[in-house]
Amino acid sequence: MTPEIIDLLFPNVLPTPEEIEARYPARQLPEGAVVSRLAPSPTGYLHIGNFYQGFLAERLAHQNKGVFFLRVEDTDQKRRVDGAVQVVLKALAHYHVLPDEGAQEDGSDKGSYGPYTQSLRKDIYQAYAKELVKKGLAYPCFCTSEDLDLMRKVQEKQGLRTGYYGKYAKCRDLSDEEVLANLKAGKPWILRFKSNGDYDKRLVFEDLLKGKLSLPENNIDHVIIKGDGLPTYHFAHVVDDHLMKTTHVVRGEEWVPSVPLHLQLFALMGWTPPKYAHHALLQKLDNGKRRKISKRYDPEANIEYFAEHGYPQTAVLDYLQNLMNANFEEWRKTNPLAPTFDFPVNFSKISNTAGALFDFVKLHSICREVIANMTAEEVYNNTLTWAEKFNVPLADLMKANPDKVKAILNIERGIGTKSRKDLMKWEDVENEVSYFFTKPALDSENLKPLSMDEVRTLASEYANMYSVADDKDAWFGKIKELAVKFGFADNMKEYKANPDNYKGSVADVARILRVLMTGRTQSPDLFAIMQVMGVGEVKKRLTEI
RNA sequence: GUUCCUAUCAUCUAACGGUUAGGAUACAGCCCUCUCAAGGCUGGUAUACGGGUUCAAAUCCCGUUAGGAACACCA
Repeated sequence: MTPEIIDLLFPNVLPTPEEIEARYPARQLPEGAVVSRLAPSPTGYLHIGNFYQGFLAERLAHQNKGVFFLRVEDTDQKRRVDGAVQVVLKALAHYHVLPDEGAQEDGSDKGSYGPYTQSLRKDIYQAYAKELVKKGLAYPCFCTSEDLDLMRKVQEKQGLRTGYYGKYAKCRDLSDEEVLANLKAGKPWILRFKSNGDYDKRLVFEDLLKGKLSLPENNIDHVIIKGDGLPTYHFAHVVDDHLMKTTHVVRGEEWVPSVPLHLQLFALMGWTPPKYAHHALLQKLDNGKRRKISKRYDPEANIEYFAEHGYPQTAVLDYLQNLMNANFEEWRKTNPLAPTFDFPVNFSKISNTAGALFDFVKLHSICREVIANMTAEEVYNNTLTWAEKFNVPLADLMKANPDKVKAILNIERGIGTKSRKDLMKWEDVENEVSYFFTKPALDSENLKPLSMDEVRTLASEYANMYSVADDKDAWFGKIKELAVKFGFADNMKEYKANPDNYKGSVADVARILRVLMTGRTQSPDLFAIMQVMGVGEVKKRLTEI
């Protein structure tokens, strides 16, 4: 290409590659340090798959004396959404998956390998693109999208591979005169690189997760600079990860087919490529078929879903670790209370499968376990933090009655396996707590076999007997006494032996009392509930029916 | 259509040629018990199919089938 053409192509003053390289010196890190990144597109929310990938990348960096950074891939200006970076940062902060470098909430950068937002790096990509043109390794393409559609149709009709290659790469061999004429005529153009790949040859490379992979070489002249002057993903990836000194690119396996292109671009630029780790995709079962978790159909595709519903952070992280690492569960068993971050992530233990189904049932089971391992105080604090954002009435109630709520949360709370496991998420706390504060409505169906009048008599009788000073045995003794008085058997065996002699058993009496106290037929330990409720409230509920 | 990846209980997976194919979740039953939850005990369910190689195959090879992914001036 003549200097005239190059000036028309790149009219702006650009730094030289040498100048750019000088701004990105080698990182001073220990031997074996891992530099990895999360590179989301700012489209308004963080997909759980992106988070999953970022979490893995973060763990590898931080467990290997390295650096984890956040790069905003906003080269598609059409999809860009304001405030999206804040959304990503908020989600990462919520789980303590914290970048050492990268874009910040206020739009500034942290770290010296920036800018970390691709739209701000336009000159850098342009500078390298210009260099490629100078070397004859890239060329402007004037094909319109109609031209390309037509080309694709022709190829499909003939059963050929689609793409801009071989004789279909029409602009590849334009003469300087033709290029000049097109530019002077003001024809829009994009930049393609000249592929030297041979589709009939194999490219073999080692993926850290998938092992040895063999794919055809790339022979398509892919676009590297788009019509708006910004780079495509492929070119930006190569330039940025070279300059930012990324050692490990962790990403979803949907990128595997692009690896030949990426390695080719690294070679073209004369750079050492990073190591690649392509992980399996999170999937969802839909009418018996598996598919990617999608924003459109699955609310949980948005990582924010879990914060909104009050899933404990540890449970979400544990679940994702469990999906990624075959040996995580075993580790968790021996380290039940350790932070998830203490788990040593190991490439060789990361499952290489077709992709795991996202399983709420399993997540919920982990949630129960996590909350069961907390003290009432911790449950209280976590719930309050959640409620202040997502359930203000509950937060107000908690703040007005902190000791009582903690006492409620402490009912049947032991350590680990001894605890109740009703709670899966902070959202559930309201249901556990509400009936202590509002007198429940009664359903006569739940009070049978007694009539409302009989219930009143029984309740007022019990109100006279009840004493907070009773221990559990004394408490239950009184209920037995009451049962006998009203024609119920005082033990289950006796009742089962002679059901016709009784109205029911002591269990029925306990049920009726439970319903009077809580409005429900199922609840935690009734003795403890009454203790927490207090004599005044207990008697009130027994007498005001 | 082309290319790539994957194939073990319902789900997540373990078993780097030799195991009664293991665990977790889920499910069922029993025990415990004032209900439920929890806990304890017990149980059922899997190597997609067909060929090889080998004394020996879930494991290695080939084929079939199935699922997933990629084939943009989106990432």
